[in-house]
Amino acid sequence: MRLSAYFLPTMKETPAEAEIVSHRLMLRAGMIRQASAGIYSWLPLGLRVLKKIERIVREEQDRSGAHEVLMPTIQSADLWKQSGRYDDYGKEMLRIEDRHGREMLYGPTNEELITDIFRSAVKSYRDLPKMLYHIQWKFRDEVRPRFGVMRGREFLMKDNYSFDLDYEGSKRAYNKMFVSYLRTFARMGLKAIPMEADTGPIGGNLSHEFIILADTGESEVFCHRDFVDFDVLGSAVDYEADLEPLVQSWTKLYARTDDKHDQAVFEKEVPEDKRLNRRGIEVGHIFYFGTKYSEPLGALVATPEDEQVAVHMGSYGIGVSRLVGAVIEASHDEAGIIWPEPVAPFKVGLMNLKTADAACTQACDETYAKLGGAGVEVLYDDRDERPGAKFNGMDLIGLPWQLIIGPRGLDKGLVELKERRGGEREELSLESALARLTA
RNA sequence: CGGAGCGUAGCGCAGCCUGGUAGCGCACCACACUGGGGGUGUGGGGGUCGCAGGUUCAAAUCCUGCCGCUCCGACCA
Repeated sequence: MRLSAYFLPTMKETPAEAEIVSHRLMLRAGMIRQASAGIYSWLPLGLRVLKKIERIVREEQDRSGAHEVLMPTIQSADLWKQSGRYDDYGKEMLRIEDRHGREMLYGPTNEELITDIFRSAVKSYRDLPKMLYHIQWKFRDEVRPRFGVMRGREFLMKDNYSFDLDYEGSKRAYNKMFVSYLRTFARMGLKAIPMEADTGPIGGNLSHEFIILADTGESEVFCHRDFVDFDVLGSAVDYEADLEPLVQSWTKLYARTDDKHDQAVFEKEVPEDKRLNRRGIEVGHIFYFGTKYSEPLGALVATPEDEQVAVHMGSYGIGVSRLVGAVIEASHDEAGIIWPEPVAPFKVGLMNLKTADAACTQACDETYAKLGGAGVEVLYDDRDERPGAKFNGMDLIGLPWQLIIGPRGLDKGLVELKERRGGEREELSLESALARLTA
């Protein structure tokens, strides 16, 4: 992408509304614009990141055996009345009346709707298990939206729902999601720690939150220090195998959010030098809730004995738009964002130090074409600007690599390559730089 | 929803206390200089001072109401 043609409204100064670092950087890097409290427009650079995160989430969901659907943002109140949540949900649910006076709502979650879809189609245990997910905008009219996209009112969420004949089946689904989540977050360069969590208004009794440790996190968390060194990407996962041992290995050490925390147990199970008490960002939450919705909504299937039983369900959420903020909270420095490569909006920032120099510009243009031809995503600062006025937002927008080409270096056959993380510049030949970036 | 604060040009702010008809920096436009990382100089453009009432000869400034936004707390992907 040529910067001269792109829409990248960066800011030197931070808008007064932004308090935490990810919010400030997202605004300054031209990723988002606030539309109203807790509601954001995504600008090109931010949207690229959002899409990359979404794609990783989708790939890992598919890999685990889930099937993608897409349910609407607007739902009818009827199903919610059946489940009993129309009254329970309170003011957080945005209620709308259509022109015929029918009660509608902007979906804060989709248990009811997916259960309705399921019950209308599945009648037998033979069709189980099933996992259905979608990635859709949700609306929760938070009392107090804050922290930019980390706690918006409108947010993009992946929510998956599992359907099984019994608890054992549900536990297998739960384990799949558990493992899938570890891999999903790891692919984004995040260390997410699964912690025992409260089930909240969704209900149920088996629940983990996936927490990114960060000082600006919203909740207090307690866990065993060894979690910090756990590595998940090491081996591929066979989702058809028994995942229980793997899940056990991730749940045997103490890790709980503050509502589940028990100081006495913490001190008993974790040696003092291994106790970690930090703040964390919740990026995922998985629940088993049995027949909480299938019973009131009549999602019944026939067993092998031809009995009608309510299916056991679980739901599994990932805050996709929140993750954009979470990645930044976990990865930045004074100068700006440091994108992990898998979610970076571009891999390389290419900078022409002297656009007035024909040879330099030609070298830059050719480099841009070569990188593009090799499938490398490049943001190319090709603008004809004065020397000191050169866009210096490359550190701010945090692309993994910066390739800097100027006439002085070209005379010696050298260009500069800078890795954003670490920030050291290296002089090398253009060929070596290209080889490095296309490797 | 309890507590605190803020709305003045695209962004950051001053002016308000003590009313006299709006200013600074960045950004933007033009020209010149300049070319190894958020230039320099000169000249410009842009604002119903959140909205509505009120007080006054006169309101960004004082009073009342409303709207919007932020922060701290309780709630949540």
